[in-house]
Amino acid sequence: MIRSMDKVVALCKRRGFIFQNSEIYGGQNGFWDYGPLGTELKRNVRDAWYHDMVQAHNELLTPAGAPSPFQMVGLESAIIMHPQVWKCSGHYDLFHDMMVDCHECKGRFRQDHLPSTPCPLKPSRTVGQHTSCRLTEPREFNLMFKTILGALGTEDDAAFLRPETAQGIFVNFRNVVDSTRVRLPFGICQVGKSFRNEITPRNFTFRSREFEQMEIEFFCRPDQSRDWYTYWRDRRYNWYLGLGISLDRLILRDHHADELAHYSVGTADIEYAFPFLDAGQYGELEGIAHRGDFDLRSHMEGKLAKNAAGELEVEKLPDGRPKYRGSGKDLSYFDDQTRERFVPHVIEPSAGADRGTLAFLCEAYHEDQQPDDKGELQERVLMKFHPRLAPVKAAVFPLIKKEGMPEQAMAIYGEMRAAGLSCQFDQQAAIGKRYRRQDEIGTPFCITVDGDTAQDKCVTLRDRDTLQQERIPVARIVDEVTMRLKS
RNA sequence: GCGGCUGUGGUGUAGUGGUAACACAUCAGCUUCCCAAGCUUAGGAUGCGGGUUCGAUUCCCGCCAGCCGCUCCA
Repeated sequence: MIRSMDKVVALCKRRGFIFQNSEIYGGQNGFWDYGPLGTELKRNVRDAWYHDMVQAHNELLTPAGAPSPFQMVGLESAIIMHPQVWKCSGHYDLFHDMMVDCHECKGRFRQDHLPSTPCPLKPSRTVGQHTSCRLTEPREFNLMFKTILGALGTEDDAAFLRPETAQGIFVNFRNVVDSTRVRLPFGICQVGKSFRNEITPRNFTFRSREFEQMEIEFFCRPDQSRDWYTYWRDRRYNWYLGLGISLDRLILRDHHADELAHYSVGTADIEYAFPFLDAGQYGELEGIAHRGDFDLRSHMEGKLAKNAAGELEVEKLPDGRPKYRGSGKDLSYFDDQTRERFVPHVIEPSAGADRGTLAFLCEAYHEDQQPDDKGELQERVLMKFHPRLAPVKAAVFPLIKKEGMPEQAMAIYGEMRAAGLSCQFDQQAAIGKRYRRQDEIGTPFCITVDGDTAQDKCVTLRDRDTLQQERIPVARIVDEVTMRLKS
C-alpha cells in the first residue's frame, strides 16, 4: 500500500482537515489551520485524552500496573505568565542565547562558547581566530516568542508566550493542593497552546511554531517515582495503540543516559513512523520524563543547576547571589499518614496534540480496490479512523431522491444530531458515490433509507471497512450506532 | 539561518513570449432501489511584487511558500 505523505497532505487540503495558515497571503511558515473536519478530529483527540486521563479515571480503584490508586484533576493556566517563571524553569537561558554565524564555514555558534569552540575548518584554532573566518555580529536567538504587556509597554514590560504548558501546572501546584483535597499521588492535566520559534518548521504540522500540548504532571513520593514512571510510560504507549495506531509503526524508546535533560532521571519517547521519515526512523509523539523535584524546587529556591558533585543546587552569580530568585513559597507536601514533609517528585507525560492528530491521519490513510456497480474493481481512498476519533460518525442517505425517502432520511438525520452524533445528510448523486465520499473522510457508518423502509421500518447500516450491510429497525438506529461507536 | 529543487482551478496534471487544456472533485437539473454509472448545465487557476518586452504564466531579479540536504529540535 502506498502511504506517501503527499497524498495525506493533499487529502487534508481537499477535504478540509488542515490548511496552510494565511494561505491567501502566501502562507506563514510554521503555522497551520484546521478546517471543519480537522477541527472535529483534533477535538476528538483532545477529548479522548482528557476523558481517558481525567474524566473516566476512578481514584477509588488501582488500575492495572499502577502502584496504588491516584487522583487526576484538570487545570487551564494562561499562556502568558510572570517572566520569572521562565527564568527559574531554565527556559530563559536555554531559549535566549547570543549566537554568531560564520559565512565561511556556515557554522552557528554560541557567543559565550566561542573561546572554547574549535573552528570546523581549522580545528587547531577556535572559531573566529582563523583569518578566513567571517563571523556575523552576535545576534539574539529567541526561541521563546516575546511580547509586550500593556498598551504603552516598553522592552521593560517584555513577557513570553509559554513554550510549554507544564510550568502553568507547577506554579499552581500549591493552589491545587490547597483547594481540591487531592492527596499524593495525583496528576494535574492541561491541554493548551504553546509557542516556540523553531529554527526549521517542517514536515507539515509536525514541527510548528504554534502547537498544542496535552500534559500531565504527576506528583508522587520520591521513593515511588520510578514505579510511577514505568506505569505512565506503558500506559501512555498503550493509549495510542487503543486508538488504532498500529504496533509496527509505534515504538517506545528509552533515552540513553547522555540524552537526558540535566534534571531527568529517566525519559522515554513514544515515537511514530511518519511517512515523511525514512524507513526505520520515528518522530516523537510524546515524551514521558522523570523530572525528579527539579521544577518544584526551582520555583521555591531559584533556578537550579548541577554542581561539581552532580547535585542540584541554586545557580549562583559570581557575587554569590542566586542567578534567578525563586518564589520563596513553600511547595513541599506534608503527608499526614507518615508525618513526613518532602518535595514531591514528578513524572511528566507530555503529548503533542497536533502530532498525535497527524499520526492518526497518517495511520488512517488507506487505498484499496472495491467493485463498482458493474463488478469492476475501482480505486478507493478511505480514512480508517478509530470510531472515537472519526470527525463524522455517521451519514444518512435516501437511496433515491423520491418516493418519500428523503423525508424519512431527514427524520433519522434529525434524531442522530439531536442525540449529539456528528453526522451528515446527503442525497446528492448515486448511492455508491455517496458511500465513497464518506469513506474518504473516514465516516464509520452510513445509514440508507430504501424502498422497503416505509413498510418494514428498517434501514441499512453500512460499515466503512467491511462494506457489510445490515438491516436495523429505524427505532433502534441511534442506539445501534452509539453502541457500535463504543466497541 | 545556509545550499539545491519546485510553485498552473479545490486536487492531480498538460502547455505556450501573443492571457491557458485535461481528468477528478464541487454546484444545479434529469435519471438512478445499494457501492465513484449516464446525460445536460454552472463556477473556478498561472504564489506575490518588480524588471526586460509592443506583449510575460513562460525570460531575469526580489520576496513568500513547499520539498530535499545541512543546522536546530532545550
